Amino acid sequence: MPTQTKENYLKAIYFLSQENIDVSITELSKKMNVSKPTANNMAKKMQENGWLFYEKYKPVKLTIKGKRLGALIVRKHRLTEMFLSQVMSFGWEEVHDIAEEIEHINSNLFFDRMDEILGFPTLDPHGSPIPDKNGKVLKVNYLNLSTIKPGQKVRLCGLENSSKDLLLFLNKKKIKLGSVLSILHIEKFDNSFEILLENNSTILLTFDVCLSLLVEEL
Amino acid sequence: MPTQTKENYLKAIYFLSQENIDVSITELSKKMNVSKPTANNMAKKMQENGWLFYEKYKPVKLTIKGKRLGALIVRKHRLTEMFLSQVMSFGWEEVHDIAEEIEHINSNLFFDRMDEILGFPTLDPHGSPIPDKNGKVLKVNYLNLSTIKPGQKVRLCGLENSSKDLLLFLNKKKIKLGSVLSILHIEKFDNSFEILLENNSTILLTFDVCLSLLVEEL
DNA sequence: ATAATAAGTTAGATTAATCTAACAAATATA
DNA sequence: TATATTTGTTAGATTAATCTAACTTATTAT
Repeated sequence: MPTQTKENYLKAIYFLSQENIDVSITELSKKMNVSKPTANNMAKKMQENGWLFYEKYKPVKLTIKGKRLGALIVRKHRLTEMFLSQVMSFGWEEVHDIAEEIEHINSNLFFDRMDEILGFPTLDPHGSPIPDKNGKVLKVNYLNLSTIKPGQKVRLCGLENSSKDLLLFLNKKKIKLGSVLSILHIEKFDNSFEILLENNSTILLTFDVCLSLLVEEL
Repeated sequence: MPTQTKENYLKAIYFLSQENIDVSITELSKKMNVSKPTANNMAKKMQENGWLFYEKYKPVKLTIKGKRLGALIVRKHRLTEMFLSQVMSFGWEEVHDIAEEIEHINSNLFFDRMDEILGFPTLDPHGSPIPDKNGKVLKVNYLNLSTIKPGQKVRLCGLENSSKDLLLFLNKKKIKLGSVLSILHIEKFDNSFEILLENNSTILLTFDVCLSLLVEEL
């Protein structure tokens, strides 16, 4: 059983190595907000635990066991977010911080019951996939809004990053998962997108925002 | 903000000093399953935190601040038990262990929402009072079943101890909070109680079990 | 290719929470 | 009351997680 701290390192490495890319000690230390020696020591310890491969001066990499553990923590996190959102009526911008704590609760009973109450969901409130009980993750194949051509209609299916600022911005614009967006025009000068919403209002999204929105074409 | 460990010490002292009695270091070390030096050190640290009074060779005692903190942890624990029971359909024998972990979650939002969803309950699934947001506890004035005379009808309102074994025993006998019990007879020899239940079945409760049941007379 | 910069490591210290061994104080008992 | 027992304390060590300072190895850029 990993300590809470090590669970957070596992999760960090899991995200940083999103699909098999190795992770440098510096990257890890930045992600965890610790000094490089701390990240280094921890990497050695986690190797002893059998959760990652570590060699001096080389990037680290999760073992199968480590990857599975990481995925199971993400599972608990996202199930919790879903529960907070669906059962406890929290907004999608509120769920992350609370889930960040609850993900460390050690009770299969508890998370299994959540899962059951939610009807075994596969996506969290931000459209990210919930790993299954074995740590397997459904591959979702969304497009980045920034790559879509004018004239195209799309549905918002996920977010590239779920920062609170982005979520609050989307709330303000009344955009949520499932919203249909029609691209009217892309401004040459700054790459901003002019978008028609379902309520027939027109809004402007900066390229940066578009980079954060994952969609499917309609 | 107390660490999780210190929260557990606060809770332990809070329970041990149930209504103003001082607590010895030995008692504390036993309750916390730690050595006496550990309990001793911790007591000193907690004094520095302003949570308890500590003097060499004297029993310890919670300060106002410490008592309030302890009560607020109990509040989170019991709210959680109620939520697990009412919203997540856990049995009263399952809720304690999970609540023991969730009580350390640091989010007023989370517990306030629980409270709201539950309709601001004042009792937990075992009939114990839930301290309010200021740490004030409703005094409940139940009688111990062991003190009730034959011929009396009573309603089960609380438990003196909520051990899993007791709760499972009561489940088996189909006794729950609110159950009406009629005392038919008390056996002189072993002080066991012959009890008539609402479903007209008659059961025998040992004196030990009766000591654990809190009732009101009807 | 060498110097400058970045990345990674070692060494040594700190804090929180724990332990055991040894000793001191308080309490109980003969 | 004197002694035995229990209770509490000190001292010193350990483990996990962190730090800074100093150093080494790798990488990048001129």
